[in-house]
Amino acid sequence: MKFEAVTIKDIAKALGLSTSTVSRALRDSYEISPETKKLVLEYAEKINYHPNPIALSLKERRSRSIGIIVCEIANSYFSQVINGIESIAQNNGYNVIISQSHESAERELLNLQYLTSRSMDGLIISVSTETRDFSYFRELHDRGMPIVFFDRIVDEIETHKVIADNFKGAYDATTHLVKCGYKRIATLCNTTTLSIGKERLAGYIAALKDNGITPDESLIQYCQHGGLLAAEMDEAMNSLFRLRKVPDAIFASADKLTTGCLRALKSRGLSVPDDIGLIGFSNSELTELLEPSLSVIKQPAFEMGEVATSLLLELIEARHPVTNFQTKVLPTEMFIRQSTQTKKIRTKPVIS
Amino acid sequence: MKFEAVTIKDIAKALGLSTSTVSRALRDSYEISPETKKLVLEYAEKINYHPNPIALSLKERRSRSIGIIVCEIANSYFSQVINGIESIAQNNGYNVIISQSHESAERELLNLQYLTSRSMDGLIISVSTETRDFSYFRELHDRGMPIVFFDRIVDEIETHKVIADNFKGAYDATTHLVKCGYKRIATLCNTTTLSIGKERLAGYIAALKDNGITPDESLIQYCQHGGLLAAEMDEAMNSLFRLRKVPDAIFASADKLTTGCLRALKSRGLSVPDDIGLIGFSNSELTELLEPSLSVIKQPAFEMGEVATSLLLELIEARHPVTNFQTKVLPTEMFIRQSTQTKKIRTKPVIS
DNA sequence: TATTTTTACGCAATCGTTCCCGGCAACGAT
DNA sequence: ATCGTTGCCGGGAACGATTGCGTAAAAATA
Repeated sequence: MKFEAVTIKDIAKALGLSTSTVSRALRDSYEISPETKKLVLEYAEKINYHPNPIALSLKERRSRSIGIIVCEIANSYFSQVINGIESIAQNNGYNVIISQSHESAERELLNLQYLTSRSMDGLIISVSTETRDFSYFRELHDRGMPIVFFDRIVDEIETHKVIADNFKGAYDATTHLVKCGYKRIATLCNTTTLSIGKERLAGYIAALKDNGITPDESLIQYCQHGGLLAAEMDEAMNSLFRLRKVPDAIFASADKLTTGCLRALKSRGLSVPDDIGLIGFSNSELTELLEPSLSVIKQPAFEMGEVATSLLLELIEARHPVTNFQTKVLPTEMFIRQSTQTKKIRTKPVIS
Repeated sequence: MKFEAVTIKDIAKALGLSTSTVSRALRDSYEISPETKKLVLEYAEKINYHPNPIALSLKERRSRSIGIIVCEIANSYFSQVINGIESIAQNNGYNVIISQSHESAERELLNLQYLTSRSMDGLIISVSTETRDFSYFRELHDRGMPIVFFDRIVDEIETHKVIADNFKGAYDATTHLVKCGYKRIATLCNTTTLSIGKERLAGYIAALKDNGITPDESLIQYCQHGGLLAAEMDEAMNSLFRLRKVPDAIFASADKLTTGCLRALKSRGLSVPDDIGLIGFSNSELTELLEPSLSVIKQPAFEMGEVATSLLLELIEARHPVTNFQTKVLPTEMFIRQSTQTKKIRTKPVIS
């Protein structure tokens, strides 16, 4: 089944002109007489002509499209970022192609190859948890492909980056738990191969230290797939509750980890916030409707998408190679709700 | 900033062959000697050659890509459908381009034009609430573009369609509310210009009638934007609670309406399920963690994406124009949780 | 040895568009 | 009358890949 579109040739033939003349008339070239222009424009309008972007891409080696790679669009944070990206892209006449890695390095590479082969003018990327080898990103970047990383950034590659203030977000959350009287504060975090994993863990540790608490390695649980797999979540929670001294609060450092953690705590029959406090990074709009309503650290997702896109467009439209790259850090916001507001007075750690 | 890729010409020049020979060697043509093939393949591998899909699209007028238009990827239902689409598409060597209408007919049209001009081989579409004019869809379809509608389908256009059993889902939900003892059951629904709006409303009405309850027009509230706008949600809820006889249960017929309704009820200080019962369509994974946990009708979203894609691929790969179109109806599933399980015995309608 | 067949490759058109050249009128200046 | 300008437009190459057709050399046949 084919689908035939109107081309510049059809116009040329119908009007007894050459394709060059039609092309120029459509682009409003000074070389074409007003009458001819009028003729062409009106006829083009009439037969509903639209230039073929594929032919243009081939000719111009650009597509006025930008590619996005995220792990999951089902994640509220990422869908909000994408909306931010779209808003800026559209205002500037760019289209957006979305692809998902599902936290698989292999799929990420395939998406990357697809997007570049489709002549994307630039890429906005948040890397997958699995990715260890950044050579393909580097190669692309070295060969001049404009790339902006956001959220999960790649330190080794020098380009524009956009992140939330992960350290401060984690620091604030942890400090808040301490202030609420929790004593044994555990954390669920991404692998530290991920920038967000590293930074949020650092914030957690710093907050503990600043409050005179010695970080305990056994209270730090890493989730390779960021909570995407139920199994690793169970595994992490089991490890925490097998401890002689179980935690009395948890700081979860990513969207899926936060809600996954609540689910796990509930299924263990634990009462949040009285048996255990919970706070975490989350951009879900439902957290305030949860039982209990969740205290969360929220990232300025939409804004991050906007900023990333503005930076990318700067790169794309730069006349000279850009060497002066920047990393924009946007503030997080803390929402305090029930999940950390225990009335129980905690003097000693709870012993299981 | 440009990004140069390896072309077939580079290989031809380097090996002292013509581009035709290289092309044929790469496609393993019988016309090329084994030695030459080996030479070409090895060199292509070495310099990491990948055929330019844009050039191919231009030549072949197909792109091995399928386009998706949904209203919001942030909606769990749609992101699950997209995952289903991706899984089948990838297995068949197709790529997927996602675009969002944000419930705007204008954006939907722009996306449609973009996707077709990008030589999509086929489209999978769930129309926006705003869309009244289907002429563009029809034109595209008449001109041979393979299209599969899902969820919000267009009755007037004859092509493959995939839907959940909306009537039965709504019927079951409403019947469940009746069985739980609720007497004045209201509904929050999409506009009936939308197929899902129509079918779910019909299911609600049929269930009431079958249980000896006369449907009350004032208990039916329509949301033009499917709950995307907070204002229309407020408006609908105000209308319901301004009634002399306020409802004692609500059936919400879409994802955003369901969670939005819960939010509205809570902000009014009403207790669910005791002051008012709530059940609704939702595919969010968080509904069971909400306060109260929500009774929901769940659609087989992933599967719907799979089925829609299989049907689309059939259309795309058909040798002759297809005229025998089908509408697949997949069953919904009901999950009964706290939001409908009141202990209060209801004999008379609650009077405000 | 002469002729036919096969093998293995190149040429050129094509997809839709842009853009560098070049051409041909008409006109004013010399 | 001739020359240079200007205005307006067409021819054709290019972007990267495929493919029908043509053809030289080698192989097979008469």
